[in-house]
Amino acid sequence: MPQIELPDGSVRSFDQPVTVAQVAASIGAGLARAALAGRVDGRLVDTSHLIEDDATLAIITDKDAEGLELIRHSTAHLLAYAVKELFPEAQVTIGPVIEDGFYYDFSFKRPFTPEDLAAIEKRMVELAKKDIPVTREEWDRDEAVEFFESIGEKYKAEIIASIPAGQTISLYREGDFIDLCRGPHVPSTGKLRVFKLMKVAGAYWRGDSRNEMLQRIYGTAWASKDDLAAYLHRLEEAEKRDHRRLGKQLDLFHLQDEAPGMVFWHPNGWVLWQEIEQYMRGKFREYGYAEVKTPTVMDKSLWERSGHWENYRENMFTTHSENRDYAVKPMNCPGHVQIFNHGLRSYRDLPMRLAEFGSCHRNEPSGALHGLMRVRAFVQDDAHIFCAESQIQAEVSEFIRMLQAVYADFGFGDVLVKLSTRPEKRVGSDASWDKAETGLAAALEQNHLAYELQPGEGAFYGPKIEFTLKDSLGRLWQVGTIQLDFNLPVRLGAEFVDEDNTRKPPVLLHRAILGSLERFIGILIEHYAGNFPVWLAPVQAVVMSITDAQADYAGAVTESLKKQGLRVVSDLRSEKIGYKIREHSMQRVPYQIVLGDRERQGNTLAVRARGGEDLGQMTLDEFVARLRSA
RNA sequence: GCUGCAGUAGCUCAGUCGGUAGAGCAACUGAUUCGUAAUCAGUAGGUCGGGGGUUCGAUUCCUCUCUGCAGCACCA
Repeated sequence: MPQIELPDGSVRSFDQPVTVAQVAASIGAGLARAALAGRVDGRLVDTSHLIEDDATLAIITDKDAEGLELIRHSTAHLLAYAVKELFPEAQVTIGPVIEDGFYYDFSFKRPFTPEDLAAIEKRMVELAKKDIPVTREEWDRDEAVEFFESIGEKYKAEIIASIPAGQTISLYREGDFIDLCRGPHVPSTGKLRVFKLMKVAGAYWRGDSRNEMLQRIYGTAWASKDDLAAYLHRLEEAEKRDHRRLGKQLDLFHLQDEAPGMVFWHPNGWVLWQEIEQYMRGKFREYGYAEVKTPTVMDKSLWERSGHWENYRENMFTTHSENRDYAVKPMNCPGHVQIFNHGLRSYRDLPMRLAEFGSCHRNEPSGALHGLMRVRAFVQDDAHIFCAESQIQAEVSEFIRMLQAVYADFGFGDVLVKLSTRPEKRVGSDASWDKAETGLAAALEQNHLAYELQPGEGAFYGPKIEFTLKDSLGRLWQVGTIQLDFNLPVRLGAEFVDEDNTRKPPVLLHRAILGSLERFIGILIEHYAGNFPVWLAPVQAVVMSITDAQADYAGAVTESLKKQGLRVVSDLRSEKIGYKIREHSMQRVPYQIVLGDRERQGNTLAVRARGGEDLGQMTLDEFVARLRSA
């Protein structure tokens, strides 16, 4: 006789065990139709789940976040169902929910074409219309392995075989299609109404590049047509702020075939760069760093001692001259250690913070290159802190504060923080890794930062904290990082004289806030959609004449503004003012100054702000003051 | 690096079932002097990513290669 408590606190009692669907029906026909699943005592279950004892129950519909996730998961199964109907030889593997949708990986003898995709989607619509029941079955693991092997689904059999023996597993059946799944699922295919297949791409079986490549079909699914339309619209808008597109439109930079992954910065883009670099230089001074510069090309022997030759060689560009082998630096650390090593250091010199806008080259795999986000030649806002073990926590904490101040200045609110620990391929003893990992975690906790743990993702020389930002399409890019390193100082013979007159290796902290200027500017372009704040805008104001009669006045105004250090251009062309405004608006110039006879006679400026706001007339001094305070 | 797709004028793109290409914008010239998101007319501009092959003939077909795009793998 279960007593069932609903989210509003009301309790319903039944004289015999009931299913979630029956409870929903007892509340109302509308809810019965809308029910996708239930949450019984906090656990998500199918609507067919039988409740035998007292329980709390929430009916999940497409209004709930879990409901949408359920729809996506079930749509992934529907996709596999449709593929098996159209291409019986295709083998199914896995089909999880991802942000905004789902995918399903198939093994098939030939690649799916866009026409296939259309046909599959059409079949999915048909199968959904038939409103086929989706039912749960529980199987013995070994029987399930045998079953999937017997129908030729070797990937599925392999997945199930990796589940511990003796465990019962659940399968879901819809029509002729049966798939391993933890569930829950929507009760029938008719609940799946709004979905769209997006693209096909390759993906390695079990995410391992040594395995064969499967074909992944990506799709999206939503609770309503409006939501789907909004999602597609969001994608279109995101494309418009793609830094590669804006880089072209705003004439910031370009890349070309002869230098894959290396950037040609144009005058406008280089202004951005210079402003950001100067800003960071100011921060370095503020936080007690000394700026240095180290060579780009150094002898192979140094890289052998640092461990890079062994661990990082495939990503290094090398060169040769007069019987010597050299490598182009992929990192700045060995160079900074050379500066530390130059002279005998005392504990009194610690912490020593050496910063460099370090130009690095890494031979990244061709498929990884992506606009400014992943390049082969880049400049890091790099610094290395040499300190005593007792100073680690304070240094890491202070770094985190500096990083947060910088991100706040650029308007980045939510930053993803990850702690990556020891990888398989590494140098150094387990004891020093233990120390390094606990040190970083402690500093994060001291700053009350929530973080995600990434076991095995650390650098070969030490664990790290990563700070990640999103691009316009939601792709994640690591920008800031701080990495603890007990190994490199020892390898390169760095040491200091401690209070007790013994020589000890310092602890090395590798840290960057922007990561690479290239990547950071890429993210910044998308973040601002090209509407840079005035201090960063390549052109801060444009002075426009309405007719030739104001040419002299416009020239004088432009000169005066330039003399005051502002980035101003003039536009004296014999075009209509609307034409000029349109052009400079598209270039996202923050301020447009219109000069006609009225302004010339009154010795004023008519100022129009980005976005079209008319700021009216003001004097040149008033304008300069406004621009400076922006 | 892997799978798939793509590469045509400065940009965005059309086109050629194999007979050496076209639009809009931009550029240039001229006219226009016009007050808040496109004035009009004209001119010029391309060995159709690169190499090789098939063919009387290739931008189009085949092949190799480079680069880019999406995803995967990688990302110290």
